[in-house]
Amino acid sequence: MPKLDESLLAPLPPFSHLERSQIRTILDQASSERHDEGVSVFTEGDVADRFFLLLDGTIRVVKITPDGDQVTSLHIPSGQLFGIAQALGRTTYPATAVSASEVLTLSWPTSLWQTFVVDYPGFATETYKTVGARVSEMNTRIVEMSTQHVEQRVARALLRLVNQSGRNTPEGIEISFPITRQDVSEMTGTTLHTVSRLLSAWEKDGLVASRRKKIIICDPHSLVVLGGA
Amino acid sequence: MPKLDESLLAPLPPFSHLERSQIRTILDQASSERHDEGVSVFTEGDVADRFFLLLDGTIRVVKITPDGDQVTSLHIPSGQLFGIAQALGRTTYPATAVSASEVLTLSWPTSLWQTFVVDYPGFATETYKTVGARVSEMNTRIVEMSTQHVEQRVARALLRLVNQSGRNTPEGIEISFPITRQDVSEMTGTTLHTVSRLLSAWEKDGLVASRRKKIIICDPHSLVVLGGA
DNA sequence: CGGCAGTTTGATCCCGGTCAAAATATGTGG
DNA sequence: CCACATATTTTGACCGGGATCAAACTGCCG
Repeated sequence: MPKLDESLLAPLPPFSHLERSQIRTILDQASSERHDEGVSVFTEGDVADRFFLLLDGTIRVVKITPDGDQVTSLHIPSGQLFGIAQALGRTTYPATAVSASEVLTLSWPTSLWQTFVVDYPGFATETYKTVGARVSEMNTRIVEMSTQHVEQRVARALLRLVNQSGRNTPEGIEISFPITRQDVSEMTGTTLHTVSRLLSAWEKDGLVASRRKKIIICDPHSLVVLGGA
Repeated sequence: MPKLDESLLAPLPPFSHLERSQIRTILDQASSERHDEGVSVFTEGDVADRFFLLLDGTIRVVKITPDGDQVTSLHIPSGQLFGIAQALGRTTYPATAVSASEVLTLSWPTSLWQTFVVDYPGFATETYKTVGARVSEMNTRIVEMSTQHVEQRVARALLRLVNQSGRNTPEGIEISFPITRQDVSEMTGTTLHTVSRLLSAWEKDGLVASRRKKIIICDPHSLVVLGGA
């Protein structure tokens, strides 16, 4: 395993209040792992024996229903903690974490969680903020699914992805990880067919541009309007 | 304000590990309040200056969209903490808490939160379990809304309510607080009309019995079947 | 007993799911 | 580098669940 540099963690909120030496200790206790796209980092129901930090890439948090339908709860951008079952008072992971792109993770055994919370100022606060933000996001999803039409939900979902992990290109802002129509449909509770139709229509109007597994937002403002009304 | 008895708090999870004297201290710092049905205990966006314990009754957690639609996120049964913005790293309440029935609450100023977490063993753990349970419930909602039909969602919503706060009657298990078709529709992302039609059909088949603002589940098993497929 | 809050029921319409099939990328092994 | 297998996307045709519109009905409270 390569020796990790302290500058990796120093700017990230959960660790930003810490001394160099503390960060060194934390890094020395971490395991680093690389995963290909589309791999499960952990699976719903598994005993939560480790917690994770996403160094690079994007994680998709999914749930699978008894009859095989897949639903995406949220996306986690790099720099955030995930698999933090401890912060929810759980001993098993509540959902499955799948790599949406090639990812780089750090992880620590659950047994260190208490140590982190007690010894490292700001760690607890920041993790609860993370939890709070995700609760907000889930709440938003529920409200949207209860009150909005598919077109609005898809528009908003794309905007959220682009805000969270967008990358500038000459054509517009592109979602920085591979994403299929099917993926979008699992985020919005619709079908890949409907997503395809919407994207085609939007592409015709110049709002988006898309290739296989790639979506670029050319006119965010118009999408906001679509999502807002 | 009436002097509160220690036996009120002693059996509740957040306080169950505590000494008599600690509970006394906690009670002496609490404000007790009674609210009529349909009153906002706090409102989304308000500065979270207090956190609450529901001693009696049921709280409905709602969000209101810019265009006035109301969505119910969850119901909180008596004995649970609510308005615990601190546990989510927030300084404002993320949603509005409305009394679904006459309610009795205790509350403490936010400034005591840290004290509770640090001084009272088990308090932190139990509150994070509460948060975890609510996250689970929200996740379930999202999955249901993404994959199930209205009939199934309504069936499950009723079963959830009955499990959480059901009361036995000769006719069956009744939801222990006043609830309208409109309320059910706001929990399931549908309209009061559709809920009414479903309840009428179920009543004809003897699955439920309902009066104005009252729903009784006569045949839970059949409802489970409806909700399951 | 008048009036409102809640419920029921009918008629109609349309969004978006389902079914079906073709078109277009991407990858793989020979 | 080509041919074939596979994954992703597109598009069309159809249909049905559930929303919407509209109106009547039923406690219930003052």
